[in-house]
Amino acid sequence: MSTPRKHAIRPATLEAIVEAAVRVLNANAGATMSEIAVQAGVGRATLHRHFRTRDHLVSAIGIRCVEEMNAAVRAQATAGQAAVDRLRSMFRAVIPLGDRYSFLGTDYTDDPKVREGYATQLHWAEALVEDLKDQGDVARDVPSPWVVAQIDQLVWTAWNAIAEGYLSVNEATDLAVRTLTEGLR
Amino acid sequence: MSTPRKHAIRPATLEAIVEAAVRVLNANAGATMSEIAVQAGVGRATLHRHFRTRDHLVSAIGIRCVEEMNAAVRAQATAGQAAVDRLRSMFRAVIPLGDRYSFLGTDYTDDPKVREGYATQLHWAEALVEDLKDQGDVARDVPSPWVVAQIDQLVWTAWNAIAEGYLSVNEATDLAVRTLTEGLR
DNA sequence: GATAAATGAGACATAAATGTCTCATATTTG
DNA sequence: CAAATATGAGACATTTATGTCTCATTTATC
Repeated sequence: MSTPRKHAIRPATLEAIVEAAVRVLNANAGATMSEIAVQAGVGRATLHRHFRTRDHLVSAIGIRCVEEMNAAVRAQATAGQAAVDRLRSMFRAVIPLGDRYSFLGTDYTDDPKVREGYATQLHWAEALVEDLKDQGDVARDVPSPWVVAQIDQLVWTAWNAIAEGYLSVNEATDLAVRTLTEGLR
Repeated sequence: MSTPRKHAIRPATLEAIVEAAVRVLNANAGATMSEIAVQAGVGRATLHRHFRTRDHLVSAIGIRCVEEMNAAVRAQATAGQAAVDRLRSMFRAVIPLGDRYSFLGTDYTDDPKVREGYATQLHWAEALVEDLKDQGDVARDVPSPWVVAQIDQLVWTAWNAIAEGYLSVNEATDLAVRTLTEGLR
């Protein structure tokens, strides 16, 4: 759907468009096609040539982000590890993507693929939380949705800390794990 | 500025507009004047009569929200209390406002009054964090911006838990405090 | 009840973004 | 080098939201 029949696209052009779109849309969810075209260093017509409508573009970006996230998580998920270590690996993989991910929160895409990818993530997180409870890293009386939400928020907080320059990726990762399990006392 | 010279406004009308605007803008940051007018049960012309432009309306709502927040915090802030209790009071006062507050995150208002109110909140939170550290509720080695961010996020998580119906206000408040200090272990 | 004023409904002009199209130019591919 | 084709630039029509204005109707105030 995102690649019309009649026109091929040069890899460099596609790359420029997608990267610019991710950047611009994360900064401003209501950004216009012109803005994106300018940031991509590409003619506005070229945008419409490969993404019929703005919605198509937004969906494509949404799919890309969600797949990126899932790929990052999958790449880090080693089977035999303890739950806490898997949590840490996940944080480490996902936190650096925070700035690309944030856009999914605001600019909700109705695309089924995005919903599906998001559901996959949720499912994965729920399983992790269950394991964390099994191994005593999270108390049983805490509602799982609360833990999942907390993990989500920590990703954002951590990325923000890195973006503002007061923590490194490693420090932020450790602090996120610590915040979740031990708290800040 | 928000109340033009020539036209007065009926309290009921103002109330309807402001409430609808808060509701609609929180649900969708890009909502149109028409949508807000419809939700308020008011003619679109009436909106423009009292808020010259859309920006004026958004600013007015922003100011309202920030003042509401500050008022809620101030009303709960008892002087002699321990830091943790002040944290708890703050959570309890602010969490129920979560749905009105969230709009400030996305629809950034450039209005100086909003910035000022936001700065006040930040300052207040920083002072609280300092006290929490003094009393040993938060470890000294945790960067204060991290703690402040965490508190901010917890308000949102807590409100969300209430909105989804799996926690009461009291439960969410307690869990927020617990999550911050003890963690979820 | 009479006067004044706020509101509702809708017409209107304007601005901005979208989406389509054409043609000249640049780039790839053979 | 030559042919094919992707791109850039811009014109164009269309849509959508904004903001202004008028006038009839409702509401408040005396």
